[in-house]
Amino acid sequence: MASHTTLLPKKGRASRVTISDVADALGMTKSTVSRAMNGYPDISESTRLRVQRAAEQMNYQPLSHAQAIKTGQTRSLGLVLQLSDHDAQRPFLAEFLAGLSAGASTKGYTLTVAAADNDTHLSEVFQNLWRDGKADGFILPRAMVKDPRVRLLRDTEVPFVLFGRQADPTGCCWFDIRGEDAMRDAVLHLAELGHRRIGFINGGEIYTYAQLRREGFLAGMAAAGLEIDPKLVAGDSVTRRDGDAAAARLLDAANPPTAIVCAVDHVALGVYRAATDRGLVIGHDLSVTGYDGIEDGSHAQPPLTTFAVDSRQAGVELATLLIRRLSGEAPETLRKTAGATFLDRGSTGPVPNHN
Amino acid sequence: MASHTTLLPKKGRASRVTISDVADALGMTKSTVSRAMNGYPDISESTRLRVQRAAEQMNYQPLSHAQAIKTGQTRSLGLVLQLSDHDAQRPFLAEFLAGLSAGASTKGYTLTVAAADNDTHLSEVFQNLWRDGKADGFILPRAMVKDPRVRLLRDTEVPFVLFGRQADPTGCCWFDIRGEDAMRDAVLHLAELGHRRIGFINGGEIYTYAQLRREGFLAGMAAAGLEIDPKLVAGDSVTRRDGDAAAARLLDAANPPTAIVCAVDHVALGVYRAATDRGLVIGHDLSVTGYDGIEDGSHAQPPLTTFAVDSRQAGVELATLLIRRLSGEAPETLRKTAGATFLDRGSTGPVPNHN
DNA sequence: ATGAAAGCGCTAACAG
DNA sequence: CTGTTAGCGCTTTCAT
Repeated sequence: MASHTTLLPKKGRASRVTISDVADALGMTKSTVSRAMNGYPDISESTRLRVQRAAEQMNYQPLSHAQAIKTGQTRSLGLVLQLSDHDAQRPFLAEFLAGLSAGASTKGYTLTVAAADNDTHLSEVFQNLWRDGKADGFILPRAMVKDPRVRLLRDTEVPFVLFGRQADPTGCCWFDIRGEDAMRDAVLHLAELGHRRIGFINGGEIYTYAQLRREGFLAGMAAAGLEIDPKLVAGDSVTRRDGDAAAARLLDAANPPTAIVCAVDHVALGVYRAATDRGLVIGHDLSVTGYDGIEDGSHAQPPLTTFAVDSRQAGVELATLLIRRLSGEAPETLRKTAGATFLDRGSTGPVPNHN
Repeated sequence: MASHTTLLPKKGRASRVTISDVADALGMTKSTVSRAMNGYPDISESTRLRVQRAAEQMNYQPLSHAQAIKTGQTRSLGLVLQLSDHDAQRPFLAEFLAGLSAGASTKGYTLTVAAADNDTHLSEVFQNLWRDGKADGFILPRAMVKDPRVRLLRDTEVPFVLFGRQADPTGCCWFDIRGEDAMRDAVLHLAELGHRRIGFINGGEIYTYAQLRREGFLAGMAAAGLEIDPKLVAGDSVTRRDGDAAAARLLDAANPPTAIVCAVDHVALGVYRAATDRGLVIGHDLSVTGYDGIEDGSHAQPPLTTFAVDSRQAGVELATLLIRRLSGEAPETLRKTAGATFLDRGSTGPVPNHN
């Protein structure tokens, strides 16, 4: 596709082609070239074209550091990671980074990553990255209900994009997956199979996705005309272990559920274990629906019913949104959600009649 | 600890403290300040101190972009990811990034991450990052036996550090964990328990770690005076599924092993499954030793015998090594290995006598 | 619509 | 030892 770039120089860094080279080759001045490249309105269409063609042909690309010194923009997107159990165990991160990197690079952007240990440290990391011009804006993974990052960045007018939604959308751009729809569909699917006692295990309640998924579950129950038994609802479960514990509670209740909907995939795996420990067969004695998608399929047996989330695509979307934001687009126009695909891989079944 | 940095400005980017500000405040010229900050030898100790104190106090930090335009150095470490099954499923990446970020930031460095899809794309990613001065050097995860990255970067004299060793060490810096020792110890441990038929399932053979671990296994067998049965040796297994398949082959052999050593942790999980499918009890009918450490313990039951690898620490080490390399230290002095801790969590046991 | 010139924040000869 | 003077590659007034 792209014409192959020249090889690296045998020694040291390449002596790049500069704006002056292009200007000289075209018999114009640097300023004309600069304005042509940056889409200023006072440049004739013909010269703009000549310049762009020459730039392409001479393989000229403005040095972002040199631009940064005047403009403050360095064509790099910032990502600040906060380590938690939640994310650690999954393909999520690698795929997500790949998506971000891909989305960024198509527009000539690059990715700067930092990790924050704890909350006090968090704002410092942002400040440093911003102060030093290491990032023109930030991608914030896992939007929280009360998100300190949003407060910090919004107040200071630093551009950012959320992975996840926000109750107060002022100044927020985001990409998110409509997990609530999936939860709702899961309930309806189970209700159609005849289930009436449906349990729910929610994810980390500090995150907005959990609020939304809970609402989706409730909406599904309401639509199916089913009642909510508070004893069959658990929350704040994000790991397999959490799922095991939560499911144990539900299954050992006086009147246990015949189906359980989980907001998080690994939690569903925990439910499998709890069920198996009690001699229950998934898809027969108990129906389980998990969310998110453990892609390699090596964990679940029998197959987990799941809604796939494409982390890579999320990364691409977020990078693109942030870049558009940096180009001056209004936040209101930069909000996007995507649906989740329902996949029953056989973990749901009819209501058990031995009761 | 650190005195809290000033808040972000209400609007736009902070008007930073420049070198001129410092110079003016001290009644000297920019060049003196510059040289004092960069440790030039022709600056009196007294002024160096005055400058450093003033810089600290005025919260001055040279703008890396401005420096870069002259020096080419932007104080940022490059990391190019190649997605593979191998890495996807694990905490590895998050911890590793955290370590890199931590190691880098203590020296005022930052992390630039990119992802490469395939081999053709790979060199392009390096070139762009390097050409555009987005990275002063690179961290290369998972050293390979014939590593195209090493060839590319060594030839062009781009600084880099390997996670993993290299047969031809010319110009290479690295950090690695001595997995071969762990493999050896595992064999000796099993031999001591009386095992004579010990199988081995190696990891991805394109990586140097696999070569080394194989050698470790062989060394252990030799030291224990045991013979190698080629039928009990498998390789190129990196996932649970791979482990399941490989173990099936070993266990279904005419004269099956009483113990299996795995080079990769998830593979050991696969062995568990294959064993369970055949009605074998781990630690009783079959001993299994895995490598690497699935930290959360939620996967293995009964506990897997494992050797922990601290991904975070590896990140810190690698960042530190690369920064030292960038400061001009010779590659030969920048090679470091760390031992692996042996932990028998109960997955090994005596030789079964029902045979 | 384009050129001339100044300057961003910093480093690096070259003087003295 | 320190100051003077040029730039680095690029953007951005201000003229024309």
